Amino acid sequence: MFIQINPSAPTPVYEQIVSQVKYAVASGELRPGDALPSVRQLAVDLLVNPNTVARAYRELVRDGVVDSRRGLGLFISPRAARACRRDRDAIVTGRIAQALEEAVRAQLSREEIEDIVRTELDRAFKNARAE
Amino acid sequence: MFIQINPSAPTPVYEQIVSQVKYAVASGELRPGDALPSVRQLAVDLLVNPNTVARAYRELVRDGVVDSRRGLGLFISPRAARACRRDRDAIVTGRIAQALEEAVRAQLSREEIEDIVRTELDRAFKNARAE
Amino acid sequence: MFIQINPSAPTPVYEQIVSQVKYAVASGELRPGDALPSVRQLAVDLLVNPNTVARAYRELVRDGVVDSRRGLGLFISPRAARACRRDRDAIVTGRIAQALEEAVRAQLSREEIEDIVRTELDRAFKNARAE
Amino acid sequence: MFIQINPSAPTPVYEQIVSQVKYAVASGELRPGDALPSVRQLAVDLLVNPNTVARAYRELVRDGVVDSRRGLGLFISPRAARACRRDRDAIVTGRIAQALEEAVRAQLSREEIEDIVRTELDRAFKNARAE
DNA sequence: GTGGTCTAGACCACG
DNA sequence: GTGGTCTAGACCACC
Repeated sequence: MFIQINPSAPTPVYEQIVSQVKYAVASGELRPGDALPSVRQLAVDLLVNPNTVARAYRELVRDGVVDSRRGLGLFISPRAARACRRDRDAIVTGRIAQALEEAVRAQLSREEIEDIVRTELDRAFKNARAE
Repeated sequence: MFIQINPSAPTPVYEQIVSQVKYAVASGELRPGDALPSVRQLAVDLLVNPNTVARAYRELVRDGVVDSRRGLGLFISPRAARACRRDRDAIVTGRIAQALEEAVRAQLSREEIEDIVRTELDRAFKNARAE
Repeated sequence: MFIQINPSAPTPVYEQIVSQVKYAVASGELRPGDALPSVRQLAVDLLVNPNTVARAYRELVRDGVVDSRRGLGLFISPRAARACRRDRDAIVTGRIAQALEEAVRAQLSREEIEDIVRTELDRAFKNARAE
Repeated sequence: MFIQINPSAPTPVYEQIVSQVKYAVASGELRPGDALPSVRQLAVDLLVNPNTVARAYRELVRDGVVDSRRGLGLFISPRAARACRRDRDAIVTGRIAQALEEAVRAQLSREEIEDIVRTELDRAFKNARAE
């Protein structure tokens, strides 16, 4: 399954679902026409209340990532891929930019910041591989 | 004034105050023995609810960054500088790490992430100088 | 074929079928005694679930628009034409009335609403001719 | 109060709230900076569950009509007025266009449709005045 | 079976 | 006091 939830993370569960679906579309793991798992099924898989999943799905529909076909389920929209790549890049770039701005405001030197980035990027890739 | 508040940012106002005071101490802009502005004064300056400033000050006392002298106000603690540098590095590193982890999870390649970091770090330093 | 389905429209598919059959009867495109396509055939033609067609046909029987002759299929009822004209006018009038009421509630002026109606009615007739 | 709910209407309650707030902003009845009634208060006034109000307010935030200030409440956004007028016109025009298209597809003549519009527009204005 | 809406009520963070 | 998230469970329409 392409979604993993951390219920104790600061970002809300429904938002984790939304962005992970978008990431999966952006990376091609989900393709236009693919069905999303049903609300009830995903709720069981993630040990989460169905309403929480439904809320995430609602947002995906509203963002045009997903189309709902009555009585059938939700499907990746044909026009989703481009939008998701844009969204993904915007989200990721935004978070990185914010973190770096804070570092600069905190008066860290360019070298210190670059060191931190190097270290943490290595760690992030190592963790990702380890999973 | 060494503090700038963004009331519509995602991080709560009181936390923005706390970390910016710590940053100022860490960088030497505030030195042991310096007085903090009064709760009311700072609230006026930042256009913020006094309760919010009070909460931030409470946290600073709790963290040992600041000592209260009854009837006089709050003063940067002599032992604050080292702890603030530690806190600052931890906060900054944490945010950067989190942003990078998300980028990795979103399946961006190392090169793409490094590009974003380069661009955004340049921008951050340019903005800082411009202020 | 006299029916066109829009699966992503807000009005349910089975209802689109029902009202379009009624419209065809009201306008004389379908005449008493004419046969309806079989459930399976229409389902294939419209790319729709057979259950949906079956439900639409059930409603048409219930409304007396269509008579079933065992083993032969469904046929436009002799007494259907008048009732269908009534139904058609009621449906159409109802939708128009609802749309206009909303416009009035939204505080648009009589002139603004009349402008919209003129423009959209022209467009609707132009599109209809173009098909 | 500028909001009236019809719990038995086909359009969901939360959506009625959303569009009525937008209409109020578009017509100038609500102005940038004005506070919305609190979630709990409006829920009491409309005899509706607070979650339903919260959902409507969430959508308004998402649409940029309203800004949330933590701990204080929701306020009409400065940039809302223009967007709301656009939204209102789009919603109203869309519904009218849809109704007219259906009338044309049902083979009603231009005169018949214009008659219906005249009658129903009169009725709508009379009802509105009567309230 | 599917999604969508609504209610009820708990808990949290913020000001 | 404010909004925001989440759970639990009911009911509906559609396919």
